[in-house]
Amino acid sequence: HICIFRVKDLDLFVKKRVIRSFSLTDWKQLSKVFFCFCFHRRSEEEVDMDKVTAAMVLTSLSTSPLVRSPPVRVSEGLSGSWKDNGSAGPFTPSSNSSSGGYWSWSAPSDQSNPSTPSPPLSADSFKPFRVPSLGGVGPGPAGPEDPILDEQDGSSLLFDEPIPRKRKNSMKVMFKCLWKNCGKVLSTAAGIQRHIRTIHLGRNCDSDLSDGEEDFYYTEIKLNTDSVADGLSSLSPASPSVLSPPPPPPSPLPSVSQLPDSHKPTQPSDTKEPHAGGTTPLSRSAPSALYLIHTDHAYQVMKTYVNNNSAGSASTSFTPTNSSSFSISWQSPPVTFTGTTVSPSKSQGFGDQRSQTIAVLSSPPRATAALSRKVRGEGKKCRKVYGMENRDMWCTACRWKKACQRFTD
DNA sequence: TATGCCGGGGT
DNA sequence: ACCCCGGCATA
Repeated sequence: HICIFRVKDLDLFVKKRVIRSFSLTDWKQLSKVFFCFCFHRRSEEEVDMDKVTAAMVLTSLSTSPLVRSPPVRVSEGLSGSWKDNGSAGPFTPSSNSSSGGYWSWSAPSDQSNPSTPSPPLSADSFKPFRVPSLGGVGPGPAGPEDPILDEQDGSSLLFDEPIPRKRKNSMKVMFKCLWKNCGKVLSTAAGIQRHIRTIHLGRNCDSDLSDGEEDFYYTEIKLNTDSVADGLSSLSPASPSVLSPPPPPPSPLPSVSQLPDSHKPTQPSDTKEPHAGGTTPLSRSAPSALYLIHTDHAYQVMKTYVNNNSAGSASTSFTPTNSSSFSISWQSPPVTFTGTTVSPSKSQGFGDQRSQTIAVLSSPPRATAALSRKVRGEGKKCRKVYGMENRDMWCTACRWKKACQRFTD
């Protein structure tokens, strides 16, 4: 669980033993009023956070808006020298911030003016702010200051129990064009929209009006500004396995009339595209495997897969509901979406619907050859060998009209 | 038309 | 899991 709450509430939680232990990572973008803790219950014999120690941590944190990595290990730092030797420990008080160690911070000049307001929150009403089951990137109301979780190693976490994702030191939200062989990364949504609108959609460049179609062609990415080069290199179009799945065979754009109006694109995109090959930009930018996407792009993925599967007699169904789940599936070839989102009623107070996180699980793009029905085996099968009159001699698969198991090709 | 077998339904 | 079959693709 990853939760955000006020420091003073954490004290309450510790006292009430809501929290057995906790760890914290470098949530330096959080204000001093709120801290994000990754905590988890552990077995009895494992390290148990001492209440006093926790209070000391809280005391330190309450004056520290900035926590630098690597974070302190509780077992070493708190129960160790700091606790026993007084101030000579990993926690460097703000009045002695130059003494080094794991922690350092600069006391804010205006502590009476926290940047983050304090909503009512108490131990009794304590609820996790967010529980990203897949390490989900679920932007909350905090906007850019929202903690961003990524795939970094868990070595800097306080406990050895891995926590899937943690926040990086300095993450920056960028916007990446999903147009194949483009991969342009811009820092603003407006910028990437303009890029897509003018470069790829061929629309009037002097108009900033958008019908929203650009949303389908870019995605948010998180870059560590400490290693932007790494992030960019890994996101370059030269990594087709990650961002440029193999294009599907040419296929007409399927009808999306089954889709509800609210999920329709403004208009079919490939009818005005200059690109050869007959593939649509969406299909060429088809993501694969597991995605965490925002509702902004949910339809992009769906539309993509509808496109990809248009070669078959696709009977597409998309069943959005007002509840907390949706599913999309079609018959040929077999691909199934499942996804969940948080309904507005269940995420009250946590931002608008556009910023909610959706997990989409899909099958990976199939090879072109696999798109067509498997070619019938050439060799003789049970039916041919034994004849209809000796059907009992057939292998079971043949009897069941399945692929012959006895005479495989 | 015969054959192979996928997808799906029934028990 | 086992069994059956409609229906499609192909030889």
